[in-house]
Amino acid sequence: MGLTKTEVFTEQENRVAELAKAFAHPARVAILRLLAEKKACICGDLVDELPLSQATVSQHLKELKRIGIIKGEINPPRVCYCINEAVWEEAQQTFGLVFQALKRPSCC
Amino acid sequence: MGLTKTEVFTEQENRVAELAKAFAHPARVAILRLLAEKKACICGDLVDELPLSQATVSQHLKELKRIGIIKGEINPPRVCYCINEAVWEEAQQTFGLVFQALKRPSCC
DNA sequence: TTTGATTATCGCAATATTACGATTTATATT
DNA sequence: AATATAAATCGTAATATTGCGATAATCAAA
Repeated sequence: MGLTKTEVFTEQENRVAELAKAFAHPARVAILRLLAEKKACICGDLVDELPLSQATVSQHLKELKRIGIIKGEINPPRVCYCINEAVWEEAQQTFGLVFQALKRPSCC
Repeated sequence: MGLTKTEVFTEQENRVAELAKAFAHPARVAILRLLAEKKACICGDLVDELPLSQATVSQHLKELKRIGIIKGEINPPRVCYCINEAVWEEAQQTFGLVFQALKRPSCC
């Protein structure tokens, strides 16, 4: 079906999945790292750094913005993108909790 | 196209993306949490806990196994699944490094 | 050897994602 | 007003993902 049944899962499960999606494509990992390391900020600079077309980069940026982990400041004709620190921290904390949940040793 | 151009990204970027994929669906988040908390281990128990069909759960388990974050011990007719601690730690460390990369403050 | 229990796989359908060329939008500059 | 620049969006194509019923596979037990 290709349609995730989000309504049958908890809000937390859905949010973890959404935050994970931000990192679930190598292009988005690259974009987030460039922004986190401040090697690029203007959208055009990102396009130069990435082996993808302008349209494709813009689409990944849109998805990251939808998730909330980045924000963009319009400064026409340019747009300056950067990490949304609050959501970055939310993700960091969320994954921290997920990983902490492991009770050792595993049974098999 | 729907075809990720993995060959143009670094191995690290691709691995981060793959590990993130393990958590990029609420059902897989739920499965991983159940296994991490040891609330379930036998596949059938997971099916009972999740609002999805046996076939769908089996498919998610297969994907998690492909990524390596879980392993299964066959004990016919049952299969006992559990977290692969080494990969769990790899993921924990990988995401830790990703999140550490943020240089503050953001420029916009 | 048949039955039962458990899990994997197949086949299918529907939606989602990825990618890019072409176009549009929005603004500054001339 | 016309032009140039940068980014978003549109349209399209192809592949991926999600989900499930049905079936197959696997082994224990009767």
